[in-house]
Amino acid sequence: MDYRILICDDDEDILNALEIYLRQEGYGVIKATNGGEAIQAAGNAHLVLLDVMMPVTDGIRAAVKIREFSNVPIIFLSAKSEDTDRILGLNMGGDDYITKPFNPVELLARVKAALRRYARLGGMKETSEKGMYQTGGLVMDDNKKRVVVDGEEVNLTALEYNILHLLISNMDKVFTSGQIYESVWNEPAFHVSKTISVHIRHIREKIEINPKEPRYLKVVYGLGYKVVNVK
Amino acid sequence: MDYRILICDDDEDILNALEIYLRQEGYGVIKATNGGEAIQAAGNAHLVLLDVMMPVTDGIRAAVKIREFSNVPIIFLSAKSEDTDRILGLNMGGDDYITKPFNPVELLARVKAALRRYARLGGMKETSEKGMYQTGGLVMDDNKKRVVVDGEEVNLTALEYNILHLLISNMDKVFTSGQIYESVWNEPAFHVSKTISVHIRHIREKIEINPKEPRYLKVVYGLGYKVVNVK
DNA sequence: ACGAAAAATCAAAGATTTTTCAAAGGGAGC
DNA sequence: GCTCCCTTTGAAAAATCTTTGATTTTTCGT
Repeated sequence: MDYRILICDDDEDILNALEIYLRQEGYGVIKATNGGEAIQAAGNAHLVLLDVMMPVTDGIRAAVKIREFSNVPIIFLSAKSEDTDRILGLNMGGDDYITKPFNPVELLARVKAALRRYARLGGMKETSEKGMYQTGGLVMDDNKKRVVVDGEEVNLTALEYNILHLLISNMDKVFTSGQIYESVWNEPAFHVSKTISVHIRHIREKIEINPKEPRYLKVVYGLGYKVVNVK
Repeated sequence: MDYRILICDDDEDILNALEIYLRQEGYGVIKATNGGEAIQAAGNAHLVLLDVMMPVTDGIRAAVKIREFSNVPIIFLSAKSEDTDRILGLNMGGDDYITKPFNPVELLARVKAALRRYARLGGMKETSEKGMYQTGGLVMDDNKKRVVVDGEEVNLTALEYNILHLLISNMDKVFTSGQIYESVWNEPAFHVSKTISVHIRHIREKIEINPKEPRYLKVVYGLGYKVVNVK
């Protein structure tokens, strides 16, 4: 996943240092030197690192403005370590708070934590690409109708693709053969469990290393099939 | 909104101090003195304050288990201020990290921030979501047809699942063998008490630590079975 | 504390469901 | 009309779950 992080500080040195740290970790970086710029750029970012002390529009004000249109995580940076500032920042809609001079390792850890938290709670949906599904080494790009397993593209037939799409886009949810049939074929299911089971086998042969011990496409005996979320 | 906060520390003094701070702010408090208790109680909490250093199940392990069934915010407490610990904690699914000795004001601010963030991103509704049932460390997600006990997923057969679903969705209500049979099998019950009792045993073997002393699935002698609501 | 009733336990037979294989049926493109 | 590939079908094998009956343990009323 490719995250873009907005960094905002009036001190160029800090800005550059932050950029280096973040790029080393593989993040994209958007720079801003004042609150106004930050507000404008926040919409494109997955996370905002915001200096509290800035001329014109300070960090707190900027955060409040950003919160009016976005739930993006905000981490405050401040030279002051007093608790009063800290609390103010947290109550104004910030997600975390780091005092300068900061330890780069801690900063990256907090960035990572905030992003993970945001993704976990589903906030990322707005910004992350639609039509992408992933579990373990299995990735489906629904825009390109492409399925990749451990970096290798696999060719599924249309039916196989649609079945897998149904299952992976409802990760962990169990579908009976009848439900799969009705959803994919768009017609009432009569006795289709055999048909489905054969398609399942075909899909497994293509996406699983060992179809007998499926990692992703699992059976729930007596209920149906599901694609499990492998972390 | 009335938030319940689970605090877990093996040091009673810290536990009591935390309780006082939190209650003053109007939060409900659930106390636990080890990781195991924390896992069981986490389902009832809106936020978890977890000591990292604890005997048997440490905070990090407990957090991982809790994440198996809940997105509740977790804030770690630790006497160590080293960054390594800090990072480990944050990457293991924690939402924040506070070093002991902590400043009560900062602690409350971080608690408040985590709760606000959680509510803002919509995580709060999850605990009361449709199809979710919970008692103590036992959680059933009816959408995913998944049952988790103390953070460990257990595999129930379809019948076992349906029986447990009937009982847990009618918490504390007693069902006779005949009622269970008719509800789950959808056919009149003749002499089925043996059949049911075997299924009950199978379920207990899977969800109870000690099936002879069931925590959740209890018998009411002469009447039937029930799942009790463990707070 | 005793005996009857209820519940728990155990292993094995019985019943279902899923997997697998091979082959027949169908449709799109040439 | 032919070919190739995909889809469906049927039947047998394997895996898994359910029920049963016999036996032991627990519970409760007397």
